[in-house]
Amino acid sequence: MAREKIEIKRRANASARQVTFSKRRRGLFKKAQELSILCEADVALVVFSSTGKLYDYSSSSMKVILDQYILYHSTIQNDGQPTTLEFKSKNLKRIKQQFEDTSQNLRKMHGKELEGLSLKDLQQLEEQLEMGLTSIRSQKVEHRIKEIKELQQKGIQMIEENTKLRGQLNEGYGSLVENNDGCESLFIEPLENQDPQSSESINTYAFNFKLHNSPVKDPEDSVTSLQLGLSSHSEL
Amino acid sequence: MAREKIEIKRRANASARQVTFSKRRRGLFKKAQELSILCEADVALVVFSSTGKLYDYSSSSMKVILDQYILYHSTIQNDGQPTTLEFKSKNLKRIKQQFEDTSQNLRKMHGKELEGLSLKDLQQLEEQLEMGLTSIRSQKVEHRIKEIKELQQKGIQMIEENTKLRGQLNEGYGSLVENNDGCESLFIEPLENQDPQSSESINTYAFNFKLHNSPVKDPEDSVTSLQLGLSSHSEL
DNA sequence: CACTAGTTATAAG
DNA sequence: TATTATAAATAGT
Repeated sequence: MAREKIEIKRRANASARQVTFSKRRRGLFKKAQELSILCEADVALVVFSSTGKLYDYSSSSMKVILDQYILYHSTIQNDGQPTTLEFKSKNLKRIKQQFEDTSQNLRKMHGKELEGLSLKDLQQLEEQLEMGLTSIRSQKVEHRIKEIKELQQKGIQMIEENTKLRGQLNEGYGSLVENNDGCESLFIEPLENQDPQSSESINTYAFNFKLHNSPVKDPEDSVTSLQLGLSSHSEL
Repeated sequence: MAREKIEIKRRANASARQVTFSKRRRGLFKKAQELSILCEADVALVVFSSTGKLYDYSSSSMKVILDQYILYHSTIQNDGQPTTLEFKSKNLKRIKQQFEDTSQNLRKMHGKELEGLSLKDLQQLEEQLEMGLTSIRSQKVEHRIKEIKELQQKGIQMIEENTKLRGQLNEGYGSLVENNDGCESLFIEPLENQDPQSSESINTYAFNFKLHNSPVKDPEDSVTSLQLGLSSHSEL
């Protein structure tokens, strides 16, 4: 439409392409608007430049038109793959439903909304909860065992450390008396009259050590912790 | 752009409007395509005629372009009300997240995926499950009580019926001997030597009756059913 | 739908 | 950005 006719293919010259884009984009939007006004059409136009800039026009509301577009695709010409927008819409419904189901399930596991359930349903639910409890209790035991092991490890470390220190003390009195660093000073007495060579005695020591220093997050069963795995199912 | 210049406003003549729509729509789509080709732009165009017919063009995929449009609006120019499409998108994400959270919660209540939990978390979980169990068990008791009441009711009905029948039998022998209808023949012995006048005896009767005829859906605790409400928390 | 006169869009500078 | 020669779109027939 101008001095020269151009072929409709990607304009090689970048600046010419940019200029053409600018001019033709304006032309296109103008035509879109004219069409909507002259013919009472609803028009939505979205253009991204090659640099990613967005230009859009809609005769009324972009939302309304695109929603209408989605609706059209999902109701009238539902023969092919769903548009992703339509898909999104369906997805949303599906997920909502799943969410509802899951929430309901969760509420039932909390002992709520049980009114409609049959005895069989209740029984199943009870079994599920019991299985959950078993699992959780054994996890608690795991936790405690891990704690014990860590404390044992620390105890062993400290015994070794103490042995070393005592050795050094025996070698040269007065030279390293005040050095207590390198190990956090946990509540360990200066080791009165023990022989740290026997591994059995080490274990015993470490274990007792643990029992007195374990964090008391969980006062209710600080003593029964080790029976939990066994006692958890005695209720049936 | 032709024989006469026309004003850009709704064309009054319906058929002229229709013709104009047809011509200009084609022009617009052609221009849209040319723009996309010449300038490597992404173009999405949606047009609804005044009669509701849909025409659309997109240089690549309508999905991709409109998703990009949504993305653009939700990230870059987030100054106004959210587009409903954007809103939908966010909604979807939110719901998905909620769903994930809820599912995770549910799995934990089933005793799964407990690895990362602290002792305190485990303790809380355990308490939730125990509360759930309490609720479920009392619901089971409710169920049984309801069953018992229904059976009591039936028992009472049958006793009354029997009384009536016996009365009739005493009045005129032979006249109604075979009539056993109107009440489903439950496993009730012909009532040997009981006095149905005492309400206490009625209740006792009905209760025993129940104990022997309750549905055995739930064999595990057919005997202990009545202690459930009491024993359910003895495990703590 | 085809024609065509007069209008509009736009390629190049 | 404004100009302009020319191509393209289109209103009315």
